[in-house]
Amino acid sequence: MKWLEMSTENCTVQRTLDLVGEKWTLLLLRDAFNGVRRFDDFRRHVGLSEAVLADRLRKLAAAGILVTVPYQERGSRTRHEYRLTPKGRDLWPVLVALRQWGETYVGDPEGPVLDIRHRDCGAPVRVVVECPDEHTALSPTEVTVLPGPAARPAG
Amino acid sequence: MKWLEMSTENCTVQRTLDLVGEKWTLLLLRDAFNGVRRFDDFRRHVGLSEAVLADRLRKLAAAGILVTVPYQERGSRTRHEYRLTPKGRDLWPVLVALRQWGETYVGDPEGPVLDIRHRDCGAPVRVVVECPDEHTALSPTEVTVLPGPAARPAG
DNA sequence: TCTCTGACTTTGTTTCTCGAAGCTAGCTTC
DNA sequence: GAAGCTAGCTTCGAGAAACAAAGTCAGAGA
Repeated sequence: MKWLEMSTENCTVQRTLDLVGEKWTLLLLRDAFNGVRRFDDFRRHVGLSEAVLADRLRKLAAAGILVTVPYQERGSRTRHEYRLTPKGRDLWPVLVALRQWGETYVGDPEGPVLDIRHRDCGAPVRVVVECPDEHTALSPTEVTVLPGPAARPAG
Repeated sequence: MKWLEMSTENCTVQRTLDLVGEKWTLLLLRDAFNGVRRFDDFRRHVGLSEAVLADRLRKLAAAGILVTVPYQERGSRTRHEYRLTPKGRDLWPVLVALRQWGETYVGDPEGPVLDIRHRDCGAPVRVVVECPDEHTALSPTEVTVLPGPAARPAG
């Protein structure tokens, strides 16, 4: 079965983009990874409308990517903030991959906006596709791509 | 300078999403990585409208992610197909990262739709964020994130 | 009581996407 | 040489999504 004959209904790229592929969603996650948690901080820093922000946060919480956690500041009533769940944190490689491509092709000539380094050794981190046995970075030409057990013909 | 005080104007995640973050674009690239090259094959397999497909292919070509290459089939006039450039191929980790998250959280219980393995050893490939010195997979808690040389205060 | 604030919700307008229909250039068939 | 076929778009009208701005709401402080 060739790719063009396969159904994309259960494609995991597609299903992932159904959850995080809408406009603004990945930018909200970028901010969440940088410690942003509150409605108004997201709104001001990411720069989207409040209606869309409320919708995206609701969807991300419904998907289990964010959780709402109550908090109370002195002199304010109880509110809730949005935090990444482990499921949400697992999207980190997606964001680092987007950032890495951007640094290469559309980056500021002065260098990166955020400097991400390994805490232990101080070297800048990178995203690679690797073989778990040999730990070498692979390119698309070094892999075989075949239909897997869930491959189904297009309807 | 804290993240919330930094401008996102030259954020490379944002700039990358400006090029590939529209609806359908990453799905078109998924198909391109699987060998799809022609207008009608994209349309039928990805399942988007022709007007949007024409728009997305134009934008991807303008961004240098795809190139149009003329070809001629027996009994047809010259047409052109869309192929990934090296710049486009460098988006591979983004797609593999999306796929990997999807396999973990929204995958088909039967297994992957596409089985991607290292050609040399046959092991399934994975995406990791790593330190280039030590080649160990890192989590968000194992890195430091600081403003880089291009960090600018929000306007 | 009266105002302030964070977190939304509502409203009216603009932009995007959809499906369907139309267009175009070269090739084949009659 | 007229007529039909096909891949690759473009155009069009309708519905969906996003925008900015205004409105709501609940508790805190003055």
